[in-house]
Amino acid sequence: MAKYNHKKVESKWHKKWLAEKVYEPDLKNAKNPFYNLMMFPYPSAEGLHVGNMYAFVGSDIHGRFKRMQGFNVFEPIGLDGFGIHSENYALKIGEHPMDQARVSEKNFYRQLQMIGNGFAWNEKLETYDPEYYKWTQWIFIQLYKKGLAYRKKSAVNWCPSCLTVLADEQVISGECERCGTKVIKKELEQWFFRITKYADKLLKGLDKIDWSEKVKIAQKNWIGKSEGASIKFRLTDVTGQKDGKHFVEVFTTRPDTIFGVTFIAISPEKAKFWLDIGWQVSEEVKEYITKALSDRVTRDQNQDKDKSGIFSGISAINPANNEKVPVWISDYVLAGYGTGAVMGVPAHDERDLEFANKFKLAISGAPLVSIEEGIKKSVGKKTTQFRLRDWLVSRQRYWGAPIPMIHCEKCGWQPVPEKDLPVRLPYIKNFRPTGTSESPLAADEKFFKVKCPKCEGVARRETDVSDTFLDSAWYYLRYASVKDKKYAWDQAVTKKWFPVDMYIGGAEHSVLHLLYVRFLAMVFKDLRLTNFDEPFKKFRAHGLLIKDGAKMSKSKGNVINPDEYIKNYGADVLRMYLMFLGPFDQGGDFRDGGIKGITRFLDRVWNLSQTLNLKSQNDNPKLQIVLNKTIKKVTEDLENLSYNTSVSALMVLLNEFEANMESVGKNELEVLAKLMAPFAPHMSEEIFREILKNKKSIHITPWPKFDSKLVKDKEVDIVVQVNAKMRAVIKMPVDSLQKDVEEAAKNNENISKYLTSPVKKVIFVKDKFINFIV
RNA sequence: GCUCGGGUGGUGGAAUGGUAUACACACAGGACUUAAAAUCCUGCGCCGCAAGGCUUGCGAGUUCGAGUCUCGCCCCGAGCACCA
Repeated sequence: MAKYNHKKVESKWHKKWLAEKVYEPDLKNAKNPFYNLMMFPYPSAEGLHVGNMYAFVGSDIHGRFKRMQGFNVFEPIGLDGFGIHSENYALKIGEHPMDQARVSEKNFYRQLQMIGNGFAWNEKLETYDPEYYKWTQWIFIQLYKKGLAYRKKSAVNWCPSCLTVLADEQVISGECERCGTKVIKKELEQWFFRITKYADKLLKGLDKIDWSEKVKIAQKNWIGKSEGASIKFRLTDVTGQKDGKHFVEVFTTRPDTIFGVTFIAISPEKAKFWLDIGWQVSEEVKEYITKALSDRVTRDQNQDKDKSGIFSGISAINPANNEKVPVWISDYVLAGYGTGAVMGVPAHDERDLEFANKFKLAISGAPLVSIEEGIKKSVGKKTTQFRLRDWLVSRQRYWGAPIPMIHCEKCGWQPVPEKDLPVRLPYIKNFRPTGTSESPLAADEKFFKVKCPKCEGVARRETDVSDTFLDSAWYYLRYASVKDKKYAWDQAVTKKWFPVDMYIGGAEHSVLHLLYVRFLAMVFKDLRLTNFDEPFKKFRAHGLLIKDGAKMSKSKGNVINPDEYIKNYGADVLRMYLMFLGPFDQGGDFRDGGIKGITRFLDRVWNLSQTLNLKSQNDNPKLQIVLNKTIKKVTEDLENLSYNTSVSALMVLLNEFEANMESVGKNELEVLAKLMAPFAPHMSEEIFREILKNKKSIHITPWPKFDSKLVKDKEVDIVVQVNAKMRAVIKMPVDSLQKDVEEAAKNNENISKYLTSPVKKVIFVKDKFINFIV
């Protein structure tokens, strides 16, 4: 009996699959396209993380299943290699990011090859390839032309370790998404994308896409739509003249509480703005404003929720009842949300209550009115506010796509002419972040010294690079047109393949990548560059993989290196084990001991293929039923990504085969091989082609069909209860009538002894269950 | 604080309101072996000699019947966090 040599078998099929183009769909002419996409990796660290492997295998299994169901599956792969993540790693090991990219690329592609996924290798892409980022820059220009990319000075997130600004989405609980350092605020002029323009659309679109519910909820909360009213309060004094001509406008979701207003609170930023236009206040108030503003910059945003504040010295008039209320300046009022001012209603808002208690402001007992009346009485205006802020896209780092803009003293900001793209990232020796709020590219005169595209005068090229999340916000479009020199994506191909049919990735990208991608897709549609506004029809988040009950981390030294496991056990074992750990959407606990179960299973499958008599005919009706049931179960489970239960169904099938070896023949082996092909593509192929002597790859042969007449047993176990307590299990022919089951049950001695008093009621469920109430 | 997931044997985990603990790991006993590993067979929720009883974080409820539905708690994980 030939022993199974996973190394030989796996590398043999890798070569053949490539040569036979098993996983290369005809992108132009495919009849039945299915775009199966997985989030591409950051190729930065020591190699591919087993967590990536887990996600990729889970995605690949779905793709292989769809391919066998007759779809032309497109399953591309690439590297999200630009960005802080890769650059930080290069810095850490003392290599130049541009050199390191080539090393990481080779290693990653080797590992991705080893795992045996059905990737369309001809379409691979890397975001740091000038042929790719040329189009990233082109996209930036399209947004700029439509007024969706703009510069603005504001208090932005700054990571003191990565030495760059960050988008709001990249600050996780007050810390830098990449390095975990506490983020501070800095007042800087930066490039933004106007994602807020699409806030409502981003929210509404969620209703029509089939995505993991938790991701939709996270996006909904992040967008944070609030409906309410803006109400103007007349001020008694702002500029020193007691003219009453000035107003403060507040936003509230509770106009019904208008009569309970006991104070107005404005943000320090708004107060500063008033100062700048001539507001006269005491020195004490000025000091408070200065301090509050500087605290905003340095304060740890995660702690210290203690509210501070000061009475400004002026009052405002409640338009609903003409009552005078004091105007306070407080740090609990955010500058970037609503109008930067709130009406204080301590009776109905916890924060207002806390503030009122601290500063002894009186709580009003005024009654509520209806929302409509509140708005009417206060002459307010119905408005909607979003929590979402514009996407800050510029970064003061080296390893990214240069922002394709040029600044001319005379003509202002000018986009780089499209014919001049790409703006190549130069190879500069000193690529370290500077910390001066400027990119290291600002030290490269050859790079930034350019002519103005408009007046040809002396101008300066933008030296910031764009956020990595811009690279990854459109990569799925490029995959299908990766060879196109003329356009970012080919119209005909795009029409055929998009939107993506199935996207699989991590839920940690809920309000990062997954939000940005949707935004840009909507922009592309509006620019008539595509014909769809939601990029992914279906998205499923996979769970987190842990090791022996703990999170994997380098510091704990419990990070799994997939290479070792592939070497020792083979890719098929690793794939199948990863899927068997637990529900794919919930993750699982990787324990070395558990691998044995899968190793044994695949060994037994191999032994079966070596020892059975291929000429055997299956004349065993029970085995036929098990076989058909398994086909049904695995088919349904693969559709739902319930991988752990399909593996267990395959195990049950193997157990049955082994117990009925005389009935297991060519057909049975072929069905087993096909059902396990998505999980263990190498061994399945070996069995299908070398033992069963098929010419074509198993991965492009039709998925087994089940006979719906054969998924039901001929005889079923019926649970018999007396007063809802189980007393017996009886075997009955399938579809037995109530009267027959009743009779059989009553004749059962376990039952008859409980039926001493007359039966009051019988509850019967066909083929399952009968309950006598006495 | 708010919003999502979860809580089932020694462990990972199965269960359209209808036999809770499938499948696997670990463990124990046996076979094979000079021996070990591998492999194969048997057992394996708890109490009990048994008959039987108990068991899905805790407490109520709906139902003939609840791991599953409803309400109130407790614990764990993830996300958001002064968004007015």
